[in-house]
Amino acid sequence: MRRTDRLFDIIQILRDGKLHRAQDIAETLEVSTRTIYRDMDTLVASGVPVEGERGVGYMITEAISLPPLNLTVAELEALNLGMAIVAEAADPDLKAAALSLTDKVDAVLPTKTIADADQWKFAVYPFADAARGFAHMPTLRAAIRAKQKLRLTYTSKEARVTTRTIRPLHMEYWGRIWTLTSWCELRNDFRVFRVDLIQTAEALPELFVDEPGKTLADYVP
Amino acid sequence: MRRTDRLFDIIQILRDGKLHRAQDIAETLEVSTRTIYRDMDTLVASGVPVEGERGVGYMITEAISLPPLNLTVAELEALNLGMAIVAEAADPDLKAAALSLTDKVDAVLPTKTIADADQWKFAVYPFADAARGFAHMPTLRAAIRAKQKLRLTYTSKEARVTTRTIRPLHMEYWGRIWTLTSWCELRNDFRVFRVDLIQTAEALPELFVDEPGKTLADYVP
DNA sequence: CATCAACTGACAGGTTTATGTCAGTTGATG
DNA sequence: CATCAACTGACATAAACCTGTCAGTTGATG
Repeated sequence: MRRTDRLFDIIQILRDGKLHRAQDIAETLEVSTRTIYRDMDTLVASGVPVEGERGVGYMITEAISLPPLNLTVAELEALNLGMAIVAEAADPDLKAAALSLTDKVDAVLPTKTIADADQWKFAVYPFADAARGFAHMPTLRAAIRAKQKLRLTYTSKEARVTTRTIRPLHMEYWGRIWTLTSWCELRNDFRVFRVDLIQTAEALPELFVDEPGKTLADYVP
Repeated sequence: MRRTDRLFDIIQILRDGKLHRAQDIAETLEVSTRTIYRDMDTLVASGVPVEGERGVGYMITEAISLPPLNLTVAELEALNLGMAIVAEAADPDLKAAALSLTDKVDAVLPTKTIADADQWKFAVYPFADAARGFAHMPTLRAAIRAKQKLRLTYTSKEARVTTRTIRPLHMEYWGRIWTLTSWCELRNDFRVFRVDLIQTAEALPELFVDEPGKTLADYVP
């Protein structure tokens, strides 16, 4: 499992869109450069849009994101998720069909609920293993919408278990790994949690309002 | 890779809906019963609807399949695939949304092309690894629709490479593993190919017609 | 209560996979 | 042509995983 974690970490490092040398990444993650080169192979083979240039470094080349759609929020989520998966994982024909289908449904349903659909961004990378930790997702999604605080029990990669209260802000999908961006009241800072590492998630009666410095807009990865 | 193959084989064995003892499966696949029990754990953890009863045996408990939809064939395929994945892999809310979305889209688009959509059946089991062998799918799908013969180069699990001409009939999705059911002119019998093990697939100018005994309806797994 | 077959835990051996080291090559750039 | 950093192949070692064996337990059924 450690290797998968590291692949995930590499993507997090590359997310800033800047250049990164294999050596720097290697030092950060405490592995050899050879291992990073091997990992890059794996990422590329998994469809992660990363490119290396000799003498320069590595950089993410594109960040896929689908526009919001005119559906109920739940349907929109299902459609976004399903089409994002199809558009990434399947063959070119299906990819085109998935995109045209989103357009078509978008045009056909004349609702005005473009809504808070930008809680969802997709950057679908089809690696990593099966459906873990999906159990908490209804709770998490509901809490984001209701601006409800959450009490999380979380196991970090180093197997440390912590309990904390957070303000959930945003979820992202990284190819079968979901992350929950939030303001953590324990650390008094922004924290990104991997949904599959969340042990328990309990919605608290306590609501929160956006405070300057604690909104999603203030978050800089 | 051998373990994944065996898991896939177990599903194939259980597909007939009958009872199977761990011991029988173990003998068929030439492993110990202990290994079968471990495999069953893995399958259950992966979402395969199999149940064991003490003193009785193992049996598949349900076979998920989504109804055809009123869209263009390509869109229908994309929607089917996407919603099947969402309905299986994601949480209950999203599952319900995926189903209601298929209904809604079905109602909204008044086309008459229910068509040959029953080429698709879904039994989505989210195990196995990433997107391999999707490259041939446009060719395969097009050939099924056009009733066009295919020339396949295929590597069996035993690493034997064969080249053969087939009549493609039907595709199924087993959680990131696609299978192609076809009439094989080399063996003169029905054969099920794993799409990820297909090396090359070349559509031949030769068309075929349904002959008694060689149609999908005649195929008994 | 005997039987059947699913199920569990522990351990040992074997195989596969992951990693580091080293000694290169390649392609772009100044 | 020197430099930079991506890249490759080979090999040894270490870690992880898979499997079989064994000695049980459990739950349903006749």
